[in-house]
Amino acid sequence: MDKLFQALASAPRREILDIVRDAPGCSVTHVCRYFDVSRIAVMKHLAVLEEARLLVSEKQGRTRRLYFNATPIQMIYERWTTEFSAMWAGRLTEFKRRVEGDKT
Amino acid sequence: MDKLFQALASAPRREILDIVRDAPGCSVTHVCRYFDVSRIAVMKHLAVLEEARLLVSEKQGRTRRLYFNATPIQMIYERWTTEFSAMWAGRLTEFKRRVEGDKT
DNA sequence: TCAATAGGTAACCTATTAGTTACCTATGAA
DNA sequence: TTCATAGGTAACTAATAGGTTACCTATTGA
Repeated sequence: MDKLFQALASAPRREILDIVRDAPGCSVTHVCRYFDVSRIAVMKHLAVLEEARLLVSEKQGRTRRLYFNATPIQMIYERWTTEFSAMWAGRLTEFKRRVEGDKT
Repeated sequence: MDKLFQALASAPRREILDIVRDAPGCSVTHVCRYFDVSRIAVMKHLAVLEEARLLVSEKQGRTRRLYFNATPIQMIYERWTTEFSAMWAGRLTEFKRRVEGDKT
């Protein structure tokens, strides 16, 4: 979970996700065209995204094909809605407690 | 957005959110009881969470009262579902393209 | 009033992150 | 076959994150 949020906590990396999502099977070089930093820097971002399972890749000849993987996002999405519900449940409990005049 | 994801990319910080959500208006010291690290370390986590607007605080006497703020989470939630839809839309487009025999 | 309590600031240390350059490997096309 | 291309590895640097201790300020209650 840490790695997932960590991977998403970077605008360039979120941009890479958009790029790969919109060009499934694209190469590393393709992604590099969108950035001013070195290829190595981009590859490090790719590694972070792959560790978070947000990208998967397969080697085809001398090029590495990149694919976006929505699964961890689905996980976050589901976990998130649950957490979100719990948060509001917590707030409602607090509200109820206050309304009923309980002491803090 | 970076600060928000960054703030969430740490298990202790997510735990702090849970603690404050479940004890609205609690003190810094209260939060510290749940962790083995120094109070200063906890306060730094609190600062990160406040920068991400996930916590708000008010000073009352010599104690600082902490409150969970769901607003940024709602923002993520909404942005996220949108992004999520877009991702699936992207995948569907790709699928359609393949089915229709278009070239890569 | 004065000591205990709650919190804040400063200075420092270490590990991680994000970038760089230099160099290496493997594939594919002329 | 050989050279341009796509990618990978290593070693280094600068900035940031996350922790520490020491010390300071302000409130509150006995």
